[in-house]
Amino acid sequence: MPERKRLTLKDLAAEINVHYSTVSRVMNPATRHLVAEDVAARVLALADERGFRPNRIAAGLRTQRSGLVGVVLPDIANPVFPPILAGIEAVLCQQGYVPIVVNAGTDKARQRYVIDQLLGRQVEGLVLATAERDDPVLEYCVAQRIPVVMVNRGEDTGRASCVVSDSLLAMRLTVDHLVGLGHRQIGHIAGPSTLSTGFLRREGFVRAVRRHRLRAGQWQVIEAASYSREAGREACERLLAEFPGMTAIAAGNDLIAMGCYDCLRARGLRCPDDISVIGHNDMPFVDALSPPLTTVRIAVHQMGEEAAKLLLSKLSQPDAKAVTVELTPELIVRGSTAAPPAA
Amino acid sequence: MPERKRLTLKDLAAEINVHYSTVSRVMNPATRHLVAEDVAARVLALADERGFRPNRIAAGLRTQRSGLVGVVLPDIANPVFPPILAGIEAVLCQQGYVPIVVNAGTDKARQRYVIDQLLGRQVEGLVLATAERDDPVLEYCVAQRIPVVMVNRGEDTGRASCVVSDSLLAMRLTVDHLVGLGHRQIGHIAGPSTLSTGFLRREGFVRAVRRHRLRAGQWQVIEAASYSREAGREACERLLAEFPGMTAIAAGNDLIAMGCYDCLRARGLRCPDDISVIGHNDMPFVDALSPPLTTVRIAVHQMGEEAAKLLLSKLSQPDAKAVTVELTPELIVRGSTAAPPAA
DNA sequence: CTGAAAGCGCTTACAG
DNA sequence: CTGAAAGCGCTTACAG
Repeated sequence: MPERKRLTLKDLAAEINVHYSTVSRVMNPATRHLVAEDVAARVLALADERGFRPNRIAAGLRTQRSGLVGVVLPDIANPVFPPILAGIEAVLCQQGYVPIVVNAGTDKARQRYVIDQLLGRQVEGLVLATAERDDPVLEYCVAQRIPVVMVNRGEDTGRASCVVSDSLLAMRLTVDHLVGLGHRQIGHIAGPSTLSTGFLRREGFVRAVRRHRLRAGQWQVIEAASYSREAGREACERLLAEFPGMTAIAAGNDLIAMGCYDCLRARGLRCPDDISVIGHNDMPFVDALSPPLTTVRIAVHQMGEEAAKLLLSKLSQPDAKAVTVELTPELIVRGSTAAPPAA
Repeated sequence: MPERKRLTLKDLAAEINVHYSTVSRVMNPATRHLVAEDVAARVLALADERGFRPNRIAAGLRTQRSGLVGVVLPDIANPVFPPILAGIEAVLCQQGYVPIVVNAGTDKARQRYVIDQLLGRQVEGLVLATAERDDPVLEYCVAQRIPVVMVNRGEDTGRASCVVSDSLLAMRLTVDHLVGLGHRQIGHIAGPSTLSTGFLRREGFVRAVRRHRLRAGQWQVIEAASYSREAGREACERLLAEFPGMTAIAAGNDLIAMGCYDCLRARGLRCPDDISVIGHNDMPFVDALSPPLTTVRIAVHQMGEEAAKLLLSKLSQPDAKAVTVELTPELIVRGSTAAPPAA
């Protein structure tokens, strides 16, 4: 089984007695018009017959454009990211780019290491899903002058574009729904305040609750150690202890809401009969939980698409200033929220 | 804001008056010993200070090794794939490779197109999670002499290595569990028979049921149109109609099992009181369904790791013959299976 | 319209 | 131990 060498421009050119630069012009649609039609046709026919694929790495070296974009995720196994990734990939591919996806965890030093790898591979830009509110890694990217956009989580300083879901609105929808059902004792389990989502949802919760003129003893906020089911469960325990009159919980995300389910079940409390729970994200299959989770749906796929578009436009206009794209979330009412128990 | 040019070997070399080939030798750990220690130290210090990262694209062009591996997925949003991907990435990165992940859908023409893109980018090998039992795309890859390994789904012809979970064993565990609980009227909703998993799980089911000496009227198999919740629901309807005495369903995977939940609920049948349901895969959060799903856990992360290892060894020994790595699944008993209702 | 040449940033025989 | 040179497969001014 002879290891068949890959074809090159020269190979093709030799077969039909043209210079390889002519073949190059033909293979690139943008320069094809520079060569005579009949020659172009012959080249194309041969390329097709031989299954010739120009070496994009070589082209990239020459043109200084790799066509590669790095996507840095904290954890691909988190169900929010796959649809975001699909959105990113869809628009990138359309423009001839391809994403290199890396799981970089939450450790900033490791993230930076991973980004260095990516830069060594000449990625033209980066999509960061790992941003914290004040992120040294973003700082680093900016210093390197590598085009960056943040997705899902934003950053405070406006140093780079980002696309996020509107957290303030989301929490307004959440609290309106709960208050509308009659709740007057509402708890919020916030995500980590180092993350924009954790911070802003908390902020949104507080504003919404004040808007409804709830007073000090009528609402309470507690922070979960992370966006995870386990941390949600643990935070729910604390919240229950600190705020015994509570009839509804606005969870920082669906994972935290699942932790609330776990906690309530363990304590023999029924949802929504004793306590209503509302999540955030509408991740896959939360409609199949028991009870089906009321939550706020964020436009994950679109979020990925927008992030990719933002990056693409940053690549073509490096000096345009940073923008924030805020997507509108939607309340999805299911079975985990109901009127509070009659007092 | 001047667009700072990326540093090259020559830039560094010029600064400390050595030839750039010397810098090259120092930057590569494998050739570092060829240069004098003090020179190496100076180079390294400067590289570090300047944040120099050698251009891997240029190196790849020269060495004919891109360090890129293509991973072809039917759908990243399917929860089985993210952990597999994480496993692949973990071992690849360790060896200095990086995966390019593409969502190629299920259409074979599109898959082939996407693979052509990947080949144009000089990927050194491919991991295919899209394989069908007789797959023209695999055929194509083999003809192109590009190293390939299949993951999750295998292929019949043994033309390439694959890593899968042991479906026959899985179904034995499934049926043993159900029979052990007292079931004697067992249905199986198979996945598409064009996929190795669909085919083999069905085969495993039939063998297991015969092993227990169940006779013709005591078991039944039906095929779902796809591995999806909706197809599961639809197939469950049909199965219920064709096999009214049924007390347990072995679903082709967890999504199909969720479709069974939907169907049973719609018909007012209780699980597990009226009918037991058992899934396959143990995808995230099925323990939070109601009832918590009894299922067969497959070693997804490890599956990805093994696939990457197989590919890596194929890359270093292209002539070694194809192997199949079969991972051992594990029965996870939860709340969706119980003794059949007293007759 | 086509060819010849330079050069992208590396690696690696080959001299010395 | 170090330098000079060739070459990986392209693109693209520059001639003609």
